[in-house]
Amino acid sequence: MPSVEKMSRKEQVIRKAAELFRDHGYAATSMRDLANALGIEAASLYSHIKSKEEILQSLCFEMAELFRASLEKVENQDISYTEKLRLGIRGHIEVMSKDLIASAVFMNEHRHLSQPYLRDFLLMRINYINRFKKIIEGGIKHGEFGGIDTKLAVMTLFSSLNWMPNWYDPSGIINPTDLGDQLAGMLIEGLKTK
Amino acid sequence: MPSVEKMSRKEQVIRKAAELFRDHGYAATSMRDLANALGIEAASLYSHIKSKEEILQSLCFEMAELFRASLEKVENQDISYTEKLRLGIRGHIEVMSKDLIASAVFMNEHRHLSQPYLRDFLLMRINYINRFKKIIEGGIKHGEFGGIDTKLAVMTLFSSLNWMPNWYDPSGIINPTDLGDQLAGMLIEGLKTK
DNA sequence: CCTACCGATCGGTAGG
DNA sequence: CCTACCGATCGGTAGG
Repeated sequence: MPSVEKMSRKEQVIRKAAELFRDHGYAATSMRDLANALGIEAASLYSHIKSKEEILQSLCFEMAELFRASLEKVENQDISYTEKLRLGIRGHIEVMSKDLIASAVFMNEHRHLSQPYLRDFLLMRINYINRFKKIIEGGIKHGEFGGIDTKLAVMTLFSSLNWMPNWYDPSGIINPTDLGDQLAGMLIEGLKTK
Repeated sequence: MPSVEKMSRKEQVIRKAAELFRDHGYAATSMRDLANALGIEAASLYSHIKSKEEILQSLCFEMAELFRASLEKVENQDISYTEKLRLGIRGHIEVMSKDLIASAVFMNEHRHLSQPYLRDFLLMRINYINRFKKIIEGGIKHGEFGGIDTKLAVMTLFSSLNWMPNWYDPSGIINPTDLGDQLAGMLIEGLKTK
């Protein structure tokens, strides 16, 4: 994350928008709110961005790409399913912790994307979830995990992961890597339940 | 949940609003959208309800009361911390499953409450969470759970619980009680991690 | 980045 | 529950 001074004006607009979208929701944030927070007139925003939704699109799809790349690295390794799951969880949390604001918007505001962006977004998300699901199914098959309902397991996993931007305080005592390790430990232990 | 025919017109308005709030968000749902879904004019809504926000207030505070009552029953029992936590989780899920739509609104749209309602709501929520936290801390103290970070544990718990209305299909194979048992099993097992 | 402005839509009221 | 309507605000454009 570059400092505010080094960001292009467009980046500054998008980052400030992300804050407002996270705090008040996309629909409840007006372009006048955004302009006001930046100290300019609403009309001036349009020299930097094409539309309100373009901002949401940038935020959602840039995060999606980071998550995808993180999981891909894990899948290509020759390790146990337990380790794949652990690294997958750690990777997801590391990506989120690098931009908690954009992560919260990615999670909670993507439904305001219009078509065909919404459709593309949901397809990417279901693909990402299914790849985690396959790791869990592999783990069950090989006896690493108990015979738990996979849908429940993967939904519990994603609930825990995705809610994090709403409560995690990076300035607090626990750092992102430790958080990832602890969360992975808890969830993996839970998956061993018979 | 009474059938649509038996609901008062006011109840019908609130329930339809809950659906729209869940699907599109509170801010992105207009009173004209709601009127349209009910087959009446927007102005006619105001013979049944005082304002748009009054609907949100009903939904949020009625659910809050159900959650509070459910937890209170568990706290008064003379059982282990593990069992208290298990019953607390089951209770929470049972309350949600009786009205998944209102639960989703409770979870995702409460931030659109105005003051002083928002403040009251957040105080109730932090109180509810703290009571679960105390059960977990009791369990750690008595050696029932491992020495996990309690904030992480309780946030993971609530993430899993509260995201459920966004994916659980009650017409599917798993019923709410079994879901509660499985989820409680996973999470409790996770808490035993050293 | 600003002034000036657009048509559309918002939550809600008056009066029946 | 409807018609008629209100002032405020919305996302966005023209032209500089």
